[in-house]
Amino acid sequence: MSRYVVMTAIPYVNGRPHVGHALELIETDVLARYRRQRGDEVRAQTGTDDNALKNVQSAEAEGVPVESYVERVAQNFLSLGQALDLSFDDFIKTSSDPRHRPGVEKLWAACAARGDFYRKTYTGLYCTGCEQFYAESELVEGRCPEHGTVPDLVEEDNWFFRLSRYQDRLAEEISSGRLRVEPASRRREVLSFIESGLEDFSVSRSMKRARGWGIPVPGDPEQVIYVWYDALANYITAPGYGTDEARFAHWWTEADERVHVIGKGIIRFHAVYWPAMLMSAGVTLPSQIFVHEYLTADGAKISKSAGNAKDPGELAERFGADALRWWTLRDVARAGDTDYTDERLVTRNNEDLANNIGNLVNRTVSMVNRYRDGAVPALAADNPGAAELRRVRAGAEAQIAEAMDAYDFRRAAEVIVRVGDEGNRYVEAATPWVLAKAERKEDAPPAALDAVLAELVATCRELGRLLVPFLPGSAAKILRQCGDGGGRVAEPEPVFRRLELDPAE
RNA sequence: GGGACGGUAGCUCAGCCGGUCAGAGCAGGGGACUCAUAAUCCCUGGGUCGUGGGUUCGAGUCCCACCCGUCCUACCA
Repeated sequence: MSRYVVMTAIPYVNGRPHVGHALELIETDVLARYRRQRGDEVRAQTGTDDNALKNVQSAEAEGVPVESYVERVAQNFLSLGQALDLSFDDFIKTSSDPRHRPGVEKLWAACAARGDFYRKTYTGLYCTGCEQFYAESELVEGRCPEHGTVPDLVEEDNWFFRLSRYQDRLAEEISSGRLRVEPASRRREVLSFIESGLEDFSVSRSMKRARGWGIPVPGDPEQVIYVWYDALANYITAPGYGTDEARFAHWWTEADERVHVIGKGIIRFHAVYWPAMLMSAGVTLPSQIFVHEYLTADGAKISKSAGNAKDPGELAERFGADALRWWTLRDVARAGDTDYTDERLVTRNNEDLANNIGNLVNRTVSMVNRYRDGAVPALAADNPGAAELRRVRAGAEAQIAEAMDAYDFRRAAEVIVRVGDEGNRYVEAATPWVLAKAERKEDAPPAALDAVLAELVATCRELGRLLVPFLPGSAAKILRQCGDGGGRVAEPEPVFRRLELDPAE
């Protein structure tokens, strides 16, 4: 058994969540549930990044205090926990969680003690939306490539972090695999960025420009800690850095794996700045960073203005949490962005869940009820007709383990569908209804049908077990209906409903 | 400008270190069955594996160039 910690990035809460957020939450949740099922000691964490300047502006625009604005919008993210059937152990809000500020201050003090901070005047083009400086050349027609807004020309005296000191050590950590960046193409991308030369970066903003929102720099009330420095710290402040050292040791320093799940847009912060900050402060580094791609929706980049920012809460309500979970796991490619459409979700749900797995469970449970009054026969020691089914069933767990280790959720999900396929094929080949008729009309012995039914129940139970991390709600239903390993099945009831799109769409 | 990753059947995609690698699923066509959520099973694919070269006995699978897409990175007029 090992100790496993997995974390999402914390989204800044301005605006509503979209399917892209759901993707990251679901992937992380599946990793956590998977490890728990295997018996590991697991801690899964998410939260919200509240201290961005953007929140101040939005709050001002609405004429409400920042605190209450942030509390309100954060609810949209918090509520996804239930809507998507997530199993996070912790949710940290950087503005109001009492654990956060002391930890950030401690981290700051540790970097300062190392001599990694210095003051410098900086002039640059700053995009408030990104909370990031851009070089002239990075802009698209003078506008932020992410937000399409004109960045502000900013000149101020800030604290800088000596990132340049850590260039070699960072390259070593990543190329050696001690800090594993996945997929490999992302690791190469990070390494080439590091090798191109790292420059110190600014880790504070003037109190004035931050409108007083954020965490003041210890010993310098004129400056506020840069929101990225602040936000990244959540990964250690939540487990107790700066507030509960015993807990922190347990859930960070002494954990066997510390895994970040992030989107491709913030690799630099997580694979370069963050490990460097930790090295500076003398804190253990994360062990893995899994980078996912982005989702588009209806063929376009997700944005509020395009009107395609699908609300995952609404999707889950409309199609079911497990249908949405299944889509993000089964249909999202590892390389390249994937387009979300309702149609794709519905197709996946109907093909894999309703028609394949759901129907197999349904026909199995129905037959056990019809032919054996719900009593599950004993599994035959020898069943030549089920050789292939047994082979596929027995191999699934290892194949899934391999896929999960590579963060290949799609392949893992496919393995489960293959088990369902083989189960359905077995039903056709074994024709239990013919065996039942033979018992009735020809007084045939029950052993043949017993063996088939037992094989099918075993398959459905295995499907339920394999699905636990992916579709927790539905997996529980399958297991319950199949008798939970006991001697009887329940009444048949469709586990997955067939979905339809409104004709209007 | 440099680099990464994609470009494989109508659609979504598998194809590791070169030799059943020309595939799966969906869609389409035909058939079977009835236990089941009009579900399932079987049969059915005349695709220049982005383009052009090269290496090799043999290349989606390696090399070079180019085109298209996406993404990193870069203060050259």
